[in-house]
Amino acid sequence: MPELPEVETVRRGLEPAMQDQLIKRADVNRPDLRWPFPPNMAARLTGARVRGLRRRSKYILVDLDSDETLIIHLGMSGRMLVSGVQIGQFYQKHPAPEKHDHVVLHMGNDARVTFNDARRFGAMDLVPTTQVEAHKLLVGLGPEPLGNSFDETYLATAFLGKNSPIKSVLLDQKLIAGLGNIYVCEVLFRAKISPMRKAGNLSKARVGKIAPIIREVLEEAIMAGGSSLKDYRQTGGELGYFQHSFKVYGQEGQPCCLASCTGVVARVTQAGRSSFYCPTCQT
DNA sequence: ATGGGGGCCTGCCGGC
DNA sequence: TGCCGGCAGGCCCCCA
Repeated sequence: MPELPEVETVRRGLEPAMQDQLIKRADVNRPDLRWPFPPNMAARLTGARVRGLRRRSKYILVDLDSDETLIIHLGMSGRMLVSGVQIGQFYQKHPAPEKHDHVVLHMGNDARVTFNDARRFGAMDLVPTTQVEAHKLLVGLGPEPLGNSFDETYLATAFLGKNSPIKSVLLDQKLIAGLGNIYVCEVLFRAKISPMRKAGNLSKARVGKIAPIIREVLEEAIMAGGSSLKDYRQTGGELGYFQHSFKVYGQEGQPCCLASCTGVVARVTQAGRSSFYCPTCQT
């Protein structure tokens, strides 16, 4: 599911329920998601207070006053639902338990945080806070596209000598952390670059356009609360609405949205994933 | 070393 | 109505 904007939206939604709050109880309803949960996860969470919520790439990091950090990944279908806490003028009552509610955190403010994940591609782990960056899942990640160490120069270097399609390169979390299939398609449309173009063959001028477009798309999507397709919800159950801004993703057969272009959005498969693009204006 | 494909799961949708 | 194939926002791991 969730790419960087969706994960950031979830992180922000968790703050009113979790920031500075005690975890009164943790219900862990199965032994694993994609991998086994860490030993005694429920007991190690119980009684800990949340120092803060961070995000790294598509991971949510919950720092606890036990000096451990809960690492959460939503996989494809993971949702985190917050209930029982006043957020502005909204109040979401505790819902009835649902299928695939795998972990439920009961907070000191009587908020409840429910992790629901039908496909179980999600993951949770609990490690010393000082070890988070060294965690196997995080250690190889590239720079944050919205952070200071990501810019045109970085991308130009990363693309150097790359013989693979730019679509695959932008999806490579070791080079840039947080982009997924949807946002790569949208970025390449705005940059007017074909997803099949070899990254190393792009002119300097074309590469230079990409980094600002990546930031622009991600920032717009975060402002919109992410994109909701099948599974993704914000923490209050609301839909994000950036999906209404998709220019190519899921638009196969539709005319290109540019008034100056007569193309039709196509779909091709690259590395097992769908790429949507306009063959006329993306070259 | 790097890139591609398989696999992990469940749910949903379209076609027959 | 029911069954089946195909597809899905991610990412690890194995193989060439």
